[in-house]
Amino acid sequence: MESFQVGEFTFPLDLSKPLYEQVLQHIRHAVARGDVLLGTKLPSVRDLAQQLKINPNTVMRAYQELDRDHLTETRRGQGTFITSDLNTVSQVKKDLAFEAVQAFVSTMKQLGIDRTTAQSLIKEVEWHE
Amino acid sequence: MESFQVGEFTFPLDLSKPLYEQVLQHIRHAVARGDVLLGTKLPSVRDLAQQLKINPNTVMRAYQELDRDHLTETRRGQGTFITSDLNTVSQVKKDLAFEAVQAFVSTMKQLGIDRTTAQSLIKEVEWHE
DNA sequence: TTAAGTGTATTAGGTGATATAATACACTTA
DNA sequence: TAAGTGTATTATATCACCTAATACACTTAA
Repeated sequence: MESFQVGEFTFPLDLSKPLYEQVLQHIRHAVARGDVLLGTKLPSVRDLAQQLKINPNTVMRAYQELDRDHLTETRRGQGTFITSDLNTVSQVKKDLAFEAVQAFVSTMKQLGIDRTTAQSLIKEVEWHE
Repeated sequence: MESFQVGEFTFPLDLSKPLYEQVLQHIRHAVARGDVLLGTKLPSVRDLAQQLKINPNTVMRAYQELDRDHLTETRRGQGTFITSDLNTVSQVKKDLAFEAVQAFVSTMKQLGIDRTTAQSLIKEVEWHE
C-alpha cells in the first residue's frame, strides 16, 4: 500500500480497487469531511498523474466523476476546483453516509443479526477520530 | 436481477458482481443465518450450474471457497455438504459481522461522522427481519 | 502575440479477472 | 457396470481497467 503526499492530500493507493475510484473517493471524502477549503484548486490532471505515478487519463476519469456529482467545477484552461456551494457538500456527505448505512444494515440482515445486536457490535469497536 | 429457486435456496443473480462470489455469499449467509440444516447436501455442481444457467466451473469455484472456509466439506464422488460443526458456523458468522462493522466504521470515520451520529443514522433505517 | 499551463478527445494496446465450452479423469454408490 | 459425484485441463471470449502517445482547445501571463 503505497502512499503519496500531494499538497494537502495524502493518497494511499493500492491495486485492490480501481485507481480512479480510489482517487475519486479520497477527494470526495476529504471534501465531505471538511478537510478542504471550498473553492480550492485541485492539482492539474498532469500534475497529479505524475505525482501518483499513474496515467493522466485515470486522473481525468476521477475528476470527471467529481464534476458529475457537482463536487468540483472544471474551468477549461484553468483547472478543477472544489465547489463553493456548502449545500452540495453536505448533501453529498449525507448521501455517502446513507449509502454506507444501507449497505451495513443489509449485510446485518443477511446474517440474521438484529438491530440491537448490530448497535452493540459497533460499540465494541475502537473509534479514534 | 434474475432470481432462481433451487431447493431451499433462492439465488438472486445479476451482473454487478462476479457470479461465483454471489453464489458463495448466498450460501455462506444462509448457513450463518441458520437457514440451512447442518450436514445438508448442497446441489451437485452440474445440477446447480444448470439451474442457475451458469457454467459448472463457476459453481465449483464457489464450492471450493466454501470448503476453504470449512463451511462445507466435499466428499469425492458423493457431493458437497454443509459442515456439521456448529462452532465453525458461528465463527464464520462472527467474522462476517466483524468485517461488516469494520467497513462501516471505517467509512463513517472517513466521512468525519462520530459514533453517536452513526448510531442514530442506523436507528432511522427500517429494519424488517 | 506567444508560450506555458490548463482540460479534453482519440486511438491503440496490454493485462488480469471472469465466465464459458468441451473433454477427460477419478471416486462412490446402487 | 452405470449413473452420479467432484476435479482437472485447455482453449476461447469478454470486459474493466490502465497505459501510451498525440493532438486539440482554452486561459492566462509574459
